[in-house]
Amino acid sequence: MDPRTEEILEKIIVHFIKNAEPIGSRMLSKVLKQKLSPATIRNVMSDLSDMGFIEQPHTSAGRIPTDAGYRYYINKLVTQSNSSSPDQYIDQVEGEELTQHNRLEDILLDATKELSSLTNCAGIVISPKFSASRLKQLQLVKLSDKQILVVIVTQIGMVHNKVIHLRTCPDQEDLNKMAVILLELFEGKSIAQIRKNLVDKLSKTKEEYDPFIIQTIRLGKKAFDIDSHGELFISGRSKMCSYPEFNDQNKLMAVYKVFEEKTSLTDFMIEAMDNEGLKINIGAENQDNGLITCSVIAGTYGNQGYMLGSIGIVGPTRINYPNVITAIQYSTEKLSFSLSRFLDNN
Amino acid sequence: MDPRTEEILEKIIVHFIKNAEPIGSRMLSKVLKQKLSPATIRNVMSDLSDMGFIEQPHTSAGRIPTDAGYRYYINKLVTQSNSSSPDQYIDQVEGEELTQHNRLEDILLDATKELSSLTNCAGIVISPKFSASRLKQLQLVKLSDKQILVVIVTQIGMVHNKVIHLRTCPDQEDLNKMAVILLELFEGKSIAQIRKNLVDKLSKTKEEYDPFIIQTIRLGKKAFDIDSHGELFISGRSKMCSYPEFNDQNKLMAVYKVFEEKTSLTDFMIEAMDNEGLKINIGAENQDNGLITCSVIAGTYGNQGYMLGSIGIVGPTRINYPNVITAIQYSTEKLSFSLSRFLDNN
DNA sequence: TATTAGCACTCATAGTAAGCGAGTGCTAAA
DNA sequence: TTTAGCACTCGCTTACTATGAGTGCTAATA
Repeated sequence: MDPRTEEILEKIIVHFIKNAEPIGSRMLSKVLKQKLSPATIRNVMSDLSDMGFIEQPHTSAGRIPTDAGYRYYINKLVTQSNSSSPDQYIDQVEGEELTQHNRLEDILLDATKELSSLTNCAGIVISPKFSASRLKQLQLVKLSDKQILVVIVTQIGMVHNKVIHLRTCPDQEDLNKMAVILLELFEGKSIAQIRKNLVDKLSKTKEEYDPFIIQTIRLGKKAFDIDSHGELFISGRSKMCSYPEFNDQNKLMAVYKVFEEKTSLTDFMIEAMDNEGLKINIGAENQDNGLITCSVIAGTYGNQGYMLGSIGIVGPTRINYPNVITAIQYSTEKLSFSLSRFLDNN
Repeated sequence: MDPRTEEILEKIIVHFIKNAEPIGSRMLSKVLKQKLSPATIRNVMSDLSDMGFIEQPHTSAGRIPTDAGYRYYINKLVTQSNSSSPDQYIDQVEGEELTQHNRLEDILLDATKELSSLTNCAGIVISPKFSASRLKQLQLVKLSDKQILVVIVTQIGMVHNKVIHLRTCPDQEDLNKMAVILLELFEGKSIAQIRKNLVDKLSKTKEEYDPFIIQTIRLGKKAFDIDSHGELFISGRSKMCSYPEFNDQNKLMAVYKVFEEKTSLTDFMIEAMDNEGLKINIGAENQDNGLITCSVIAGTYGNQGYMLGSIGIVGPTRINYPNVITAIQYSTEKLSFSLSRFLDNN
């Protein structure tokens, strides 16, 4: 695209992001570096309209960017500012004082809260995928004649606990033995591997094992049956109310329903982990109709080279993309750092 | 108050709850059992206005109830329908099929979701107060040179886990011994008692104990240092968007901020546990200014006679109180029942 | 004494009309 | 290729005018 056309598109977008209002050719001619008459700009704008990058809310109004317009703008933005790698924040992050947490969730929540207030959007984060994490500790605690509490700890310090129900429950001593057996078998393996392994073992000829082992495997199968994907946390939901584009209750409701359902955002956050950079969905690019007026952006965090999850924001399509992108890059870096502190391996 | 006046107040409230619109004397005269002319009704309405139970949005509009009006209406409602004790739902609840959960949180969340959809309000629940619950099991797991994972299980099946940080961490064997010591000392005591006890022990002349015990007590003090009140869960936040009274973004934002902060709702839910019946706050009766347009109602749930927490709703002041009250009574009963199933003691 | 009819008054809401002005597209000139 | 000029569109504001629901007050009525 013509650089002049590009500049005009950019100015339209920047103006709309700042003021939430359409801009016309006259106003634009004042803002542009190159002096051009409104008429010339009108011709360019007409082209941009044809290309689908801008549109008019109504005949006598100026132009506003479309989703495609934002997309073009962001693609250019991201490729040209590729120089600003996320690493640039490492020094900054390491200089900060971190509040000490004693739960993984608290770290994630704090990160989204900070991100939310930096961007004035809702902050979202997905916790590390439990089933990809490696077993470190297992505890079985008898609660009653029929119930056992299972506590699973993984090497990155995630803890999962749940109650499983049995017809009859072994006594605590046997449970301890079982836990030792399962740990010896599976320590260091991922929960997903363990689950698969247990199913295999069960389907094998049962004569191979003695009854106690079989019972142990049965129990293990129940204990390690955990839904696989990470948990989604959302902060700063109220921020969505502050945007004029959501002055319609129905639009707000649509977004809040998405927050409630969580599934589509969870899907997005998982997809965001497919590659290192940021994942950006603008307006109708989102699968979920409830997000048709929103942009969703996320980057990945990790520990010692392992990608663990993703953190990002939900805002209106009209957000200050450069700022938000910077904020998210900073957040991924900071969260990774906090995590490495928490996991005590830096 | 005059029964006729009372009827008129009731009709005004019922009409406003249903239609969200003021009602005038002419309309009222058609609705009332006793045939009265609009003029007579106007006199009564004037009295009600003087008493502060109803008001006019503007001169040429009908009347709508004030917070005080709702309060009067509800007080009458609650005392007269006292016959409908919450027990009435036991049979109904016991007949229902319950989905089996394996985490306390899931049960609480499910209960609020159901309550939310029954009432078209946001559902809130506070989990049992951890510190009031009695110690059943304690596990100490070494995570690294400086970190220990603490898992505390209480008799009602609540689980709390957290990571504590030490300068140097004893090895796993010693940790096991410590856990045994702490358990022997404190099994069956409430977490709050234990915390107090540990502090006492530490302040005593240190010569009384051998170094290992002292170390154990120090560790215990960190392990049992848990914030005391229950956790607040909220479901169905999006429901708030559906009411015409929240057609203003600022009003919605105020409510969503309250949901985010959680503190004032937590306080309310704790207060709701002061007595058996429902606690109802209408509009300005709420401490938090963000809830000035809302009513908050909650009842208590428990297990085997012990009150454990409270469950309720947040909605606009204009809600169908009889229905909501019924729904909450049903929910408290059902949640208590689900819980007794979960704790396996019914 | 309680109720009612009658009446003047208030005021939000809806509708209409006019003017403004920001913005456009098109044409023709530079 | 750019620009000036011009006719045209159309949302927004303002002003004005009913309309009508609802009130409070007064005097008549049961």
